[in-house]
Amino acid sequence: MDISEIEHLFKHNNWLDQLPLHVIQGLIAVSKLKVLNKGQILYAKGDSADGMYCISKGKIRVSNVNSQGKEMVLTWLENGIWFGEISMFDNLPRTHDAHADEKSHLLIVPKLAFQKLLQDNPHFYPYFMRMLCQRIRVTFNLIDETGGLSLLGQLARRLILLVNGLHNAGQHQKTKQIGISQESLAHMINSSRQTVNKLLNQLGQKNIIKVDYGMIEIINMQELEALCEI
Amino acid sequence: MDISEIEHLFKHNNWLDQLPLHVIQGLIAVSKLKVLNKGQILYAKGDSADGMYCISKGKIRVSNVNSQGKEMVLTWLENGIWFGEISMFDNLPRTHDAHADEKSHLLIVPKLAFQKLLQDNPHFYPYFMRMLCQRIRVTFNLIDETGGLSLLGQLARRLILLVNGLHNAGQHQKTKQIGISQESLAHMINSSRQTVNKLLNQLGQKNIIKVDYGMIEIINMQELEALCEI
DNA sequence: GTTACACTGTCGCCAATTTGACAATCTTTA
DNA sequence: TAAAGATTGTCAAATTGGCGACAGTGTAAC
Repeated sequence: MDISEIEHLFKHNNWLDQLPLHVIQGLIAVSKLKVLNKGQILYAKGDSADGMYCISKGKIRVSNVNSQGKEMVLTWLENGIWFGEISMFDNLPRTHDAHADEKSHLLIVPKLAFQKLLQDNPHFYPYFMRMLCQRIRVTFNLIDETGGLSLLGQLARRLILLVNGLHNAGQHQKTKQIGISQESLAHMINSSRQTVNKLLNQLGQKNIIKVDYGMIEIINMQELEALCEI
Repeated sequence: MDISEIEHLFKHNNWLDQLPLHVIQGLIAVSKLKVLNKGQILYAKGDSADGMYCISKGKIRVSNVNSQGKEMVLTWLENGIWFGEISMFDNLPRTHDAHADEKSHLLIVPKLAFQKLLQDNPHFYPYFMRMLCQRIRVTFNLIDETGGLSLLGQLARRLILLVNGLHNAGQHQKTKQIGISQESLAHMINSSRQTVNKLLNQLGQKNIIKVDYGMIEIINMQELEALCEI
C-alpha cells in the first residue's frame, strides 16, 4: 500500500477529510499497517483500544457473544470503512469482537497520536463530535426501524443493512452481494435457519434477490425497501 | 424552581458537573424554563433543535412512529435526566418524538449558548465527546442484549431498562416502580398485550415483580437479571 | 356519585415459527 | 481425487404467540 492509497483512505471519510493535508500526513506518518489472516481476531470485547482502524482490503466481522454463547453479528465492514473510534475517544474497552473473515489489510491510527492531535488542535473537535453523533443516529435508526417489523420486514431490512453497511452514510455502493450463510442471517434477526430459508426463497421466486451457496445477491432494491414497511 | 435546584440538575449529570461553577452559572443564566401539560408535545422527529433539556419534574415519552403508523416507545425519561443533546451538537433534526406523559417542568439550555461555550472553551469538548460515546455504548448494549433473547427475556430486559433508565449510567436508583400499561410494554418489545399480561403474571406468581393497575414494581432484581439470559 | 374511559385477566382459535430430522449439494482440505 | 465439513432444501410435529372477544376492575372527569 503506497502513500497515495493511504491518503485516499483518509479522504474517503466524511470527517477525516476535513483535516488539512499536512495534518493527515502527520497522522499517516504515525499510522501502522496490519495484515490479518482469515479468521484472525483483531480485538475482543473488553480489550483496551490501541487506536482507530480503516480497512484497505478484506472484510471484518463485528459481533459479540450473547448470554447463551451464540455469536450475534452486528455487521461486516469492508474496504474504505473506518471503525473502532469509540474506544479511541473515550479510552474505555472495546464494545464488540472484531474478526477478519478473509485476509485483510488494515491501517491503524494510534490512539495516542490522535488524542495529541485533538489536544493540540481543539478546533478539530467539532468534526469528531459530529462523527459520533452520526454513529448514534445510525444506531437509533437500527433500533427504530427494526421494531414493529414482521419477520420478512426484518429480513429485508437486514439485507439492505448488510449491503449498505451499518457504517456512515454516503458511501458509494459496491456490489450488491452478501457473503453470508442463512444460519448467520437467522441469528441476526433472531429467527431459525429454516424460516429464513423459506423467506429467502420466496424473495428469490419474486426475483427480488438471488440465493446462492453462502451468498445472497440483491436484484431489486426498490422492492426490498418496500418490504421494510411490513 | 429556584437557582439551587437548577444547579442541582447540572450537578446530577456526569459531564456537566465537570464544568466550573461559574460556567454552570453562565449556562443557567441563559437557560429557560418550560412547563408542558399532560399530553403536550415537546418536539417531533425531524424538528430542528433549540437546545438540550433536563427534566426537573414529570415524565417525557420518547418514541417514534413506525411505517405502519404504530407508535414505538424507545423510553421514558424522568427527573434529573438530560436529553436531546444529539441534535444540539450536530445541528441536525430530532431523531424522535418527545411527549409529556404528565405535567412536566423542563430546563432548556439553548443550543447557541452551548455552542458558544464550546467555541470559547474548546477544552470542554472532551467531556462531551465522552458523553456521546456513552450514549453510543448504551444504544449498542440495547441492540446487543435484545438480540437472541426469548420474549420473556426481552420483557425482563425491558423492565430493568425502564427502572434504570436508558439514559446514562451511574444514576442513583430511585424507586423500582414503573408506571406503564401492559399495552405500552407490549409495543416496546413488539408483542401483544395479552402475551405480556400472561408473562407478567407468571413473574408476579414467582414474586419477581408485583403487578398493579398501570404499574409494575420490581421485587427481585437478581431473578429478573437472570431471566435476561434466556 | 355516577358515568365514561382505560386497563387488566382470560378464553379459544388460528397462523406463524421452532425444532429435529434427513437428504442433497457445494466447498475445502488432505 | 476423495473425504470431510458446511450449507441448503424440505417435512411433519410441537409450540408459541397474535388476535378478537368479553367481563371485571380501577381511575378520572363531569
